Amino acid sequence: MRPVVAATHRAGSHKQDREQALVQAAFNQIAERGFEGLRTREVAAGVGLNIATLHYYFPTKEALIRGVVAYAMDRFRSTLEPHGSPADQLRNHLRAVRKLLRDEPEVGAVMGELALRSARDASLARIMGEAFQAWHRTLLGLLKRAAKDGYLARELDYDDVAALIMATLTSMTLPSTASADRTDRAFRQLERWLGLAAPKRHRSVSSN
Amino acid sequence: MRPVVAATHRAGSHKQDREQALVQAAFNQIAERGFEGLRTREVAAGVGLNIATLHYYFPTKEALIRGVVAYAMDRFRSTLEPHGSPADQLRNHLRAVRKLLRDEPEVGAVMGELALRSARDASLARIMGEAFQAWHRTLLGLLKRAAKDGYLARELDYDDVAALIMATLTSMTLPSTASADRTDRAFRQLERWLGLAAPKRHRSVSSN
DNA sequence: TTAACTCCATCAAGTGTTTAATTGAACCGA
DNA sequence: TCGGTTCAATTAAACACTTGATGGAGTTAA
Repeated sequence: MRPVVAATHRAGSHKQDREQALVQAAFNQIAERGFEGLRTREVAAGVGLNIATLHYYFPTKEALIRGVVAYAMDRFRSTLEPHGSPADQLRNHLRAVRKLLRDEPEVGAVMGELALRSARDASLARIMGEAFQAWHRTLLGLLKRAAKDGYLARELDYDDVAALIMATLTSMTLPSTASADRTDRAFRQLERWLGLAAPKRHRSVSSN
Repeated sequence: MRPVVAATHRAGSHKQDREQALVQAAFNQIAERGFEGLRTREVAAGVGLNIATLHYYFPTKEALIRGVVAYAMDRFRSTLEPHGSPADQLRNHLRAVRKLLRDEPEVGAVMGELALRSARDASLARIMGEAFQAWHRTLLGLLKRAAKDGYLARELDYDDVAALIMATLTSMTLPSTASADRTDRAFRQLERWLGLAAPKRHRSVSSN
Protein backbone atom coordinates (compact mmCIF):
# COMPACT_ATOMS: atom_id res chain seq x y z
CA MET A 1 0.00 0.00 0.00
CA ARG A 2 2.48 2.61 1.16
CA PRO A 3 5.94 1.78 -0.16
CA VAL A 4 7.40 4.54 1.97
CA VAL A 5 9.58 7.29 0.58
CA ALA A 6 13.22 6.36 0.86
CA ALA A 7 13.15 3.18 -1.12
CA THR A 8 16.50 3.37 -2.83
CA HIS A 9 18.60 5.33 -0.40
CA ARG A 10 20.28 2.46 1.35
CA ALA A 11 20.52 -0.71 -0.61
CA GLY A 12 17.48 -2.85 0.06
CA SER A 13 16.57 -0.80 3.08
CA HIS A 14 12.86 -1.07 2.52
CA LYS A 15 12.90 -4.79 2.07
CA GLN A 16 15.16 -5.24 5.07
CA ASP A 17 12.99 -2.99 7.18
CA ARG A 18 9.92 -5.00 6.31
CA GLU A 19 11.62 -8.29 7.04
CA GLN A 20 12.91 -6.96 10.31
CA ALA A 21 9.47 -5.70 11.25
CA LEU A 22 7.93 -9.08 10.43
CA VAL A 23 10.57 -10.92 12.42
CA GLN A 24 10.02 -8.70 15.43
CA ALA A 25 6.29 -9.11 15.19
CA ALA A 26 6.77 -12.88 15.08
CA PHE A 27 9.16 -12.63 17.99
CA ASN A 28 6.55 -10.79 20.03
CA GLN A 29 3.88 -13.30 19.07
CA ILE A 30 6.02 -16.17 20.28
CA ALA A 31 6.86 -14.38 23.49
CA GLU A 32 3.20 -13.64 24.06
CA ARG A 33 1.44 -16.77 22.93
CA GLY A 34 4.22 -19.29 22.67
CA PHE A 35 5.31 -21.30 19.73
CA GLU A 36 1.99 -23.05 19.56
CA GLY A 37 0.29 -19.67 19.23
CA LEU A 38 2.34 -18.28 16.38
CA ARG A 39 0.00 -17.37 13.50
CA THR A 40 1.32 -15.94 10.30
CA ARG A 41 -1.86 -13.96 9.79
CA GLU A 42 -1.43 -12.11 13.05
CA VAL A 43 2.22 -11.49 12.39
CA ALA A 44 1.34 -9.90 9.07
CA ALA A 45 -1.51 -7.93 10.62
CA GLY A 46 0.81 -6.71 13.35
CA VAL A 47 2.89 -4.99 10.71
CA GLY A 48 -0.17 -3.92 8.76
CA LEU A 49 0.39 -6.30 5.91
CA ASN A 50 -1.55 -8.98 4.15
CA ILE A 51 -0.62 -12.60 4.66
CA ALA A 52 0.35 -12.96 1.06
CA THR A 53 2.83 -10.14 1.53
CA LEU A 54 4.40 -11.97 4.42
CA HIS A 55 4.84 -14.94 2.17
CA TYR A 56 6.44 -12.66 -0.36
CA TYR A 57 9.21 -11.93 2.13
CA PHE A 58 9.29 -15.27 3.87
CA PRO A 59 8.27 -18.16 1.61
CA THR A 60 7.31 -20.36 4.55
CA LYS A 61 6.53 -20.08 8.19
CA GLU A 62 9.75 -21.90 8.95
CA ALA A 63 11.75 -19.24 7.15
CA LEU A 64 10.15 -16.62 9.35
CA ILE A 65 10.99 -18.65 12.42
CA ARG A 66 14.60 -18.88 11.36
CA GLY A 67 14.58 -15.12 11.25
CA VAL A 68 13.28 -15.05 14.80
CA VAL A 69 16.00 -17.42 15.91
CA ALA A 70 18.72 -15.19 14.50
CA TYR A 71 17.13 -12.15 16.10
CA ALA A 72 16.83 -13.75 19.52
CA MET A 73 20.38 -15.03 19.50
CA ASP A 74 21.57 -11.58 18.63
CA ARG A 75 19.94 -10.13 21.69
CA PHE A 76 22.10 -12.34 23.84
CA ARG A 77 25.38 -11.71 22.17
CA SER A 78 25.24 -8.13 23.39
CA THR A 79 25.68 -9.30 26.97
CA LEU A 80 29.21 -10.41 26.27
CA GLU A 81 30.81 -7.13 25.34
CA PRO A 82 34.27 -6.93 26.83
CA HIS A 83 34.82 -4.15 29.35
CA GLY A 84 37.30 -3.94 32.17
CA SER A 85 39.25 -6.67 33.85
CA PRO A 86 38.32 -10.33 33.41
CA ALA A 87 36.63 -10.30 36.80
CA ASP A 88 34.74 -7.19 35.80
CA GLN A 89 33.78 -8.73 32.51
CA LEU A 90 32.51 -11.79 34.26
CA ARG A 91 30.56 -9.75 36.75
CA ASN A 92 29.20 -7.52 34.03
CA HIS A 93 28.21 -10.43 31.88
CA LEU A 94 26.23 -12.06 34.66
CA ARG A 95 24.54 -8.81 35.48
CA ALA A 96 23.85 -8.01 31.87
CA VAL A 97 22.15 -11.34 31.30
CA ARG A 98 20.12 -10.93 34.44
CA LYS A 99 19.18 -7.39 33.49
CA LEU A 100 18.22 -8.45 30.00
CA LEU A 101 16.06 -11.24 31.33
CA ARG A 102 14.41 -9.00 33.88
CA ASP A 103 13.83 -5.96 31.71
CA GLU A 104 12.80 -7.89 28.65
CA PRO A 105 11.28 -11.18 29.76
CA GLU A 106 10.20 -11.79 26.18
CA VAL A 107 13.79 -12.52 25.25
CA GLY A 108 13.96 -15.20 27.90
CA ALA A 109 10.58 -16.57 26.95
CA VAL A 110 11.53 -16.92 23.31
CA MET A 111 14.88 -18.46 24.17
CA GLY A 112 13.06 -20.98 26.30
CA GLU A 113 10.73 -21.81 23.46
CA LEU A 114 13.65 -22.21 21.11
CA ALA A 115 15.55 -24.37 23.55
CA LEU A 116 12.61 -26.71 23.91
CA ARG A 117 11.95 -26.81 20.23
CA SER A 118 15.55 -27.68 19.53
CA ALA A 119 14.78 -31.12 20.90
CA ARG A 120 12.62 -31.72 17.84
CA ASP A 121 14.40 -29.59 15.28
CA ALA A 122 17.84 -30.73 14.25
CA SER A 123 18.88 -27.53 12.53
CA LEU A 124 17.79 -25.46 15.50
CA ALA A 125 19.60 -27.83 17.81
CA ARG A 126 22.78 -27.23 15.88
CA ILE A 127 22.44 -23.47 16.12
CA MET A 128 21.68 -23.53 19.82
CA GLY A 129 24.37 -26.07 20.50
CA GLU A 130 27.02 -23.97 18.83
CA ALA A 131 25.89 -20.85 20.64
CA PHE A 132 26.05 -22.56 24.00
CA GLN A 133 29.42 -24.01 23.21
CA ALA A 134 30.73 -20.57 22.33
CA TRP A 135 29.25 -19.22 25.52
CA HIS A 136 30.95 -21.94 27.51
CA ARG A 137 34.30 -21.17 25.91
CA THR A 138 33.95 -17.48 26.63
CA LEU A 139 33.09 -18.07 30.26
CA LEU A 140 35.95 -20.48 30.58
CA GLY A 141 38.39 -17.88 29.33
CA LEU A 142 37.03 -15.23 31.67
CA LEU A 143 37.17 -17.56 34.65
CA LYS A 144 40.74 -18.58 33.99
CA ARG A 145 41.92 -15.04 33.54
CA ALA A 146 40.00 -13.87 36.57
CA ALA A 147 41.66 -16.62 38.58
CA LYS A 148 45.06 -15.61 37.31
CA ASP A 149 44.33 -12.13 38.62
CA GLY A 150 43.56 -13.66 41.98
CA TYR A 151 39.81 -13.24 41.98
CA LEU A 152 38.84 -16.86 42.14
CA ALA A 153 39.95 -19.89 44.05
CA ARG A 154 42.55 -21.63 41.92
CA GLU A 155 41.51 -25.12 42.78
CA LEU A 156 38.19 -24.77 40.98
CA ASP A 157 37.42 -26.76 37.89
CA TYR A 158 36.55 -23.89 35.61
CA ASP A 159 34.74 -26.09 33.14
CA ASP A 160 32.40 -27.12 35.90
CA VAL A 161 31.96 -23.61 37.19
CA ALA A 162 31.18 -22.34 33.71
CA ALA A 163 28.58 -25.07 33.30
CA LEU A 164 26.97 -24.13 36.59
CA ILE A 165 26.85 -20.48 35.63
CA MET A 166 25.18 -21.34 32.35
CA ALA A 167 22.69 -23.60 34.07
CA THR A 168 21.75 -20.90 36.52
CA LEU A 169 21.30 -18.25 33.89
CA THR A 170 19.35 -20.43 31.48
CA SER A 171 17.02 -21.54 34.23
CA MET A 172 15.83 -17.97 34.34
CA THR A 173 14.15 -18.42 30.99
CA LEU A 174 11.62 -20.70 32.68
CA PRO A 175 9.01 -18.53 34.34
CA SER A 176 8.11 -21.05 37.05
CA THR A 177 11.47 -21.20 38.70
CA ALA A 178 12.00 -17.61 38.09
CA SER A 179 9.75 -16.16 40.65
CA ALA A 180 11.59 -12.86 40.74
CA ASP A 181 12.58 -13.54 44.30
CA ARG A 182 14.09 -16.96 43.75
CA THR A 183 15.89 -15.71 40.68
CA ASP A 184 17.59 -13.00 42.70
CA ARG A 185 18.50 -15.46 45.41
CA ALA A 186 19.99 -18.03 43.08
CA PHE A 187 21.91 -15.34 41.36
CA ARG A 188 23.20 -13.85 44.59
CA GLN A 189 24.39 -17.20 45.86
CA LEU A 190 26.18 -17.88 42.63
CA GLU A 191 28.00 -14.56 42.81
CA ARG A 192 28.85 -15.21 46.41
CA TRP A 193 30.41 -18.56 45.74
CA LEU A 194 32.24 -17.08 42.82
CA GLY A 195 33.52 -14.32 45.05
CA LEU A 196 32.12 -11.72 42.71
CA ALA A 197 29.62 -10.17 45.08
CA ALA A 198 30.13 -6.49 45.51
CA PRO A 199 33.09 -6.41 47.89
CA LYS A 200 32.66 -2.78 48.78
CA ARG A 201 29.84 -1.95 51.11
CA HIS A 202 27.56 -4.28 52.92
CA ARG A 203 24.27 -3.33 51.30
CA SER A 204 24.79 -2.78 47.62
CA VAL A 205 21.45 -1.70 46.28
CA SER A 206 20.09 -3.95 43.56
CA SER A 207 20.46 -1.21 41.06
CA ASN A 208 21.75 -2.32 37.67
CA MET B 1 -17.48 -52.44 22.98
CA ARG B 2 -15.43 -54.58 25.31
CA PRO B 3 -16.08 -53.54 28.89
CA VAL B 4 -13.50 -56.06 30.07
CA VAL B 5 -14.20 -58.66 32.69
CA ALA B 6 -13.52 -57.23 36.09
CA ALA B 7 -15.68 -54.19 35.75
CA THR B 8 -16.99 -54.00 39.27
CA HIS B 9 -14.05 -55.22 41.28
CA ARG B 10 -12.43 -51.96 42.19
CA ALA B 11 -14.66 -48.97 41.89
CA GLY B 12 -14.29 -47.45 38.42
CA SER B 13 -11.14 -49.36 37.62
CA HIS B 14 -11.85 -49.56 33.94
CA LYS B 15 -12.65 -45.91 33.62
CA GLN B 16 -9.57 -44.97 35.57
CA ASP B 17 -7.41 -47.23 33.46
CA ARG B 18 -8.68 -45.62 30.31
CA GLU B 19 -8.15 -42.13 31.63
CA GLN B 20 -4.67 -43.04 32.74
CA ALA B 21 -3.88 -44.54 29.37
CA LEU B 22 -5.10 -41.41 27.60
CA VAL B 23 -3.10 -39.17 29.90
CA GLN B 24 0.05 -41.15 29.32
CA ALA B 25 -0.49 -41.13 25.58
CA ALA B 26 -0.91 -37.36 25.73
CA PHE B 27 2.19 -37.10 27.91
CA ASN B 28 4.20 -39.01 25.33
CA GLN B 29 2.84 -36.86 22.54
CA ILE B 30 3.90 -33.70 24.31
CA ALA B 31 7.33 -35.13 25.08
CA GLU B 32 7.73 -36.15 21.47
CA ARG B 33 6.19 -33.33 19.50
CA GLY B 34 5.88 -30.57 22.04
CA PHE B 35 2.85 -28.72 23.19
CA GLU B 36 2.27 -27.33 19.75
CA GLY B 37 2.15 -30.85 18.40
CA LEU B 38 -0.44 -32.30 20.74
CA ARG B 39 -3.36 -33.65 18.72
CA THR B 40 -6.33 -35.18 20.44
CA ARG B 41 -6.93 -37.51 17.52
CA GLU B 42 -3.48 -39.01 17.79
CA VAL B 43 -3.81 -39.38 21.51
CA ALA B 44 -7.01 -41.34 21.06
CA ALA B 45 -5.51 -43.39 18.28
CA GLY B 46 -2.51 -44.16 20.45
CA VAL B 47 -4.82 -45.89 22.90
CA GLY B 48 -6.84 -47.44 20.11
CA LEU B 49 -9.89 -45.31 20.72
CA ASN B 50 -12.09 -43.05 18.71
CA ILE B 51 -11.79 -39.31 19.26
CA ALA B 52 -15.29 -39.13 20.55
CA THR B 53 -14.37 -41.64 23.21
CA LEU B 54 -11.56 -39.40 24.35
CA HIS B 55 -14.06 -36.63 24.74
CA TYR B 56 -16.25 -39.01 26.66
CA TYR B 57 -13.54 -39.20 29.31
CA PHE B 58 -12.12 -35.70 28.94
CA PRO B 59 -14.70 -33.14 27.86
CA THR B 60 -12.07 -30.82 26.44
CA LYS B 61 -8.45 -30.83 25.41
CA GLU B 62 -7.68 -28.64 28.38
CA ALA B 63 -9.06 -31.25 30.74
CA LEU B 64 -6.75 -33.81 29.19
CA ILE B 65 -3.83 -31.45 29.60
CA ARG B 66 -4.66 -30.97 33.25
CA GLY B 67 -4.40 -34.70 33.58
CA VAL B 68 -0.95 -34.59 32.03
CA VAL B 69 0.08 -31.87 34.45
CA ALA B 70 -0.93 -33.94 37.44
CA TYR B 71 0.85 -36.97 36.04
CA ALA B 72 4.08 -35.09 35.36
CA MET B 73 4.13 -33.48 38.78
CA ASP B 74 3.67 -36.84 40.35
CA ARG B 75 6.77 -38.15 38.67
CA PHE B 76 8.77 -35.51 40.45
CA ARG B 77 7.37 -35.96 43.88
CA SER B 78 8.97 -39.38 44.02
CA THR B 79 12.42 -37.79 44.12
CA LEU B 80 11.76 -36.37 47.55
CA GLU B 81 11.25 -39.52 49.54
CA PRO B 82 12.84 -39.18 52.95
CA HIS B 83 15.65 -41.63 53.62
CA GLY B 84 18.60 -41.27 55.94
CA SER B 85 20.11 -38.17 57.45
CA PRO B 86 19.24 -34.71 56.17
CA ALA B 87 22.55 -34.59 54.31
CA ASP B 88 21.79 -37.97 52.80
CA GLN B 89 18.31 -36.88 51.87
CA LEU B 90 19.67 -33.82 50.20
CA ARG B 91 22.27 -35.80 48.34
CA ASN B 92 19.75 -38.44 47.36
CA HIS B 93 17.25 -35.89 46.19
CA LEU B 94 19.76 -34.20 43.91
CA ARG B 95 20.84 -37.53 42.52
CA ALA B 96 17.29 -38.75 42.11
CA VAL B 97 16.28 -35.71 40.12
CA ARG B 98 19.35 -36.01 37.95
CA LYS B 99 18.74 -39.70 37.42
CA LEU B 100 15.10 -39.13 36.58
CA LEU B 101 15.99 -36.46 34.07
CA ARG B 102 18.67 -38.60 32.52
CA ASP B 103 16.82 -41.90 32.38
CA GLU B 104 13.52 -40.41 31.33
CA PRO B 105 14.19 -37.23 29.43
CA GLU B 106 10.51 -37.08 28.52
CA VAL B 107 9.70 -36.06 32.07
CA GLY B 108 12.06 -33.14 31.81
CA ALA B 109 10.81 -32.23 28.37
CA VAL B 110 7.20 -32.13 29.49
CA MET B 111 8.07 -30.17 32.62
CA GLY B 112 9.85 -27.66 30.44
CA GLU B 113 6.81 -27.35 28.21
CA LEU B 114 4.59 -26.90 31.22
CA ALA B 115 6.89 -24.32 32.76
CA LEU B 116 6.86 -22.27 29.61
CA ARG B 117 3.15 -22.58 29.16
CA SER B 118 2.57 -21.41 32.70
CA ALA B 119 3.57 -17.96 31.52
CA ARG B 120 0.35 -17.85 29.52
CA ASP B 121 -1.91 -20.01 31.63
CA ALA B 122 -2.90 -18.64 34.99
CA SER B 123 -4.22 -21.88 36.43
CA LEU B 124 -1.13 -23.76 35.36
CA ALA B 125 1.02 -21.00 36.78
CA ARG B 126 -0.68 -21.46 40.12
CA ILE B 127 -0.06 -25.20 40.14
CA MET B 128 3.57 -24.85 39.16
CA GLY B 129 4.10 -21.97 41.53
CA GLU B 130 2.80 -23.96 44.45
CA ALA B 131 4.87 -26.99 43.56
CA PHE B 132 8.03 -24.93 43.32
CA GLN B 133 7.25 -23.22 46.57
CA ALA B 134 6.82 -26.56 48.28
CA TRP B 135 10.06 -27.73 46.75
CA HIS B 136 11.82 -24.65 48.03
CA ARG B 137 10.47 -25.20 51.52
CA THR B 138 11.57 -28.82 51.52
CA LEU B 139 15.07 -27.95 50.37
CA LEU B 140 15.28 -25.22 52.96
CA GLY B 141 14.42 -27.65 55.72
CA LEU B 142 16.96 -30.17 54.49
CA LEU B 143 19.68 -27.56 54.23
CA LYS B 144 19.08 -26.23 57.70
CA ARG B 145 19.06 -29.65 59.26
CA ALA B 146 22.12 -30.70 57.30
CA ALA B 147 23.89 -27.60 58.53
CA LYS B 148 22.90 -28.34 62.10
CA ASP B 149 24.53 -31.72 61.66
CA GLY B 150 27.69 -29.99 60.55
CA TYR B 151 27.52 -30.80 56.88
CA LEU B 152 27.22 -27.29 55.57
CA ALA B 153 28.79 -23.99 56.34
CA ARG B 154 26.55 -22.26 58.83
CA GLU B 155 27.00 -18.80 57.44
CA LEU B 156 25.21 -19.65 54.20
CA ASP B 157 21.89 -18.09 53.35
CA TYR B 158 19.90 -21.27 52.91
CA ASP B 159 17.14 -19.54 51.01
CA ASP B 160 19.66 -18.50 48.44
CA VAL B 161 21.29 -21.90 48.28
CA ALA B 162 17.94 -23.59 47.83
CA ALA B 163 17.11 -21.22 45.01
CA LEU B 164 20.41 -21.99 43.31
CA ILE B 165 19.82 -25.71 43.61
CA MET B 166 16.41 -25.38 42.06
CA ALA B 167 17.74 -23.22 39.27
CA THR B 168 20.43 -25.75 38.45
CA LEU B 169 18.07 -28.69 38.41
CA THR B 170 15.35 -27.00 36.41
CA SER B 171 17.84 -25.85 33.82
CA MET B 172 18.27 -29.51 32.98
CA THR B 173 14.81 -29.58 31.46
CA LEU B 174 16.12 -27.42 28.63
CA PRO B 175 17.86 -29.67 26.14
CA SER B 176 20.22 -27.00 24.83
CA THR B 177 22.00 -26.29 28.05
CA ALA B 178 21.80 -29.88 29.00
CA SER B 179 24.43 -31.28 26.79
CA ALA B 180 24.97 -34.33 28.91
CA ASP B 181 28.48 -33.20 29.60
CA ARG B 182 27.63 -29.72 30.81
CA THR B 183 24.83 -31.08 32.90
CA ASP B 184 27.21 -33.37 34.74
CA ARG B 185 29.67 -30.58 35.24
CA ALA B 186 27.14 -28.10 36.58
CA PHE B 187 25.83 -30.74 38.87
CA ARG B 188 29.27 -31.73 40.12
CA GLN B 189 30.23 -28.17 40.87
CA LEU B 190 27.02 -27.64 42.78
CA GLU B 191 27.65 -30.71 44.92
CA ARG B 192 31.20 -29.58 45.47
CA TRP B 193 30.23 -26.17 46.73
CA LEU B 194 27.58 -27.74 48.87
CA GLY B 195 30.17 -30.07 50.31
CA LEU B 196 28.07 -33.07 49.39
CA ALA B 197 30.46 -34.59 46.92
CA ALA B 198 32.31 -36.73 49.44
CA PRO B 199 29.76 -38.55 51.58
CA LYS B 200 32.01 -39.24 54.56
CA ARG B 201 34.30 -36.41 55.33
CA HIS B 202 32.61 -33.12 55.95
CA ARG B 203 34.76 -30.61 54.17
CA SER B 204 34.33 -27.05 55.25
CA VAL B 205 33.06 -25.22 52.24
CA SER B 206 34.81 -22.21 50.85
CA SER B 207 31.85 -19.97 51.11
CA ASN B 208 31.55 -16.29 51.53
C1' DT C 1 6.87 -0.72 -19.60
C1' DT C 2 8.84 -2.98 -16.02
C1' DA C 3 9.64 -4.82 -11.75
C1' DA C 4 8.87 -4.56 -7.04
C1' DC C 5 5.25 -4.77 -4.04
C1' DT C 6 0.58 -5.44 -2.13
C1' DC C 7 -3.90 -7.45 -1.53
C1' DC C 8 -8.36 -10.16 -2.43
C1' DA C 9 -10.24 -14.43 -2.81
C1' DT C 10 -9.65 -19.01 -2.24
C1' DC C 11 -7.94 -23.61 -1.27
C1' DA C 12 -6.69 -27.94 1.05
C1' DA C 13 -5.63 -29.90 5.08
C1' DG C 14 -6.30 -30.04 9.37
C1' DT C 15 -8.48 -29.40 14.38
C1' DG C 16 -11.29 -29.52 18.59
C1' DT C 17 -15.83 -30.72 19.38
C1' DT C 18 -20.58 -32.61 18.85
C1' DT C 19 -24.44 -35.50 17.37
C1' DA C 20 -26.87 -39.44 16.65
C1' DA C 21 -26.62 -44.05 16.59
C1' DT C 22 -24.91 -48.83 18.03
C1' DT C 23 -23.39 -52.33 21.18
C1' DG C 24 -23.49 -55.41 24.92
C1' DA C 25 -23.73 -56.28 29.70
C1' DA C 26 -26.71 -55.87 33.73
C1' DC C 27 -31.14 -55.54 35.66
C1' DC C 28 -36.30 -56.37 35.93
C1' DG C 29 -40.81 -58.14 36.32
C1' DA C 30 -43.45 -62.07 34.72
C1' DT D 1 -36.16 -68.34 31.19
C1' DC D 2 -37.43 -64.61 28.47
C1' DG D 3 -38.44 -60.18 26.32
C1' DG D 4 -37.93 -55.51 27.53
C1' DT D 5 -35.50 -51.64 29.57
C1' DT D 6 -31.55 -49.09 31.13
C1' DC D 7 -27.04 -47.42 30.80
C1' DA D 8 -22.04 -46.95 30.31
C1' DA D 9 -18.99 -47.28 26.54
C1' DT D 10 -17.97 -46.68 21.90
C1' DT D 11 -18.17 -45.15 17.13
C1' DA D 12 -18.84 -42.99 12.26
C1' DA D 13 -19.75 -38.92 10.44
C1' DA D 14 -20.11 -34.58 10.38
C1' DC D 15 -19.74 -29.50 12.07
C1' DA D 16 -17.64 -25.21 12.45
C1' DC D 17 -13.70 -23.03 12.37
C1' DT D 18 -8.60 -22.24 11.81
C1' DT D 19 -4.38 -22.04 9.38
C1' DG D 20 -0.52 -22.04 6.08
C1' DA D 21 -0.16 -21.28 1.55
C1' DT D 22 -1.24 -19.49 -3.57
C1' DG D 23 -2.69 -17.48 -7.98
C1' DG D 24 -3.73 -13.67 -10.16
C1' DA D 25 -4.82 -9.09 -10.48
C1' DG D 26 -4.07 -4.35 -9.00
C1' DT D 27 -0.83 -0.47 -7.62
C1' DT D 28 3.20 2.30 -7.55
C1' DA D 29 7.72 4.29 -8.60
C1' DA D 30 11.43 4.59 -11.83
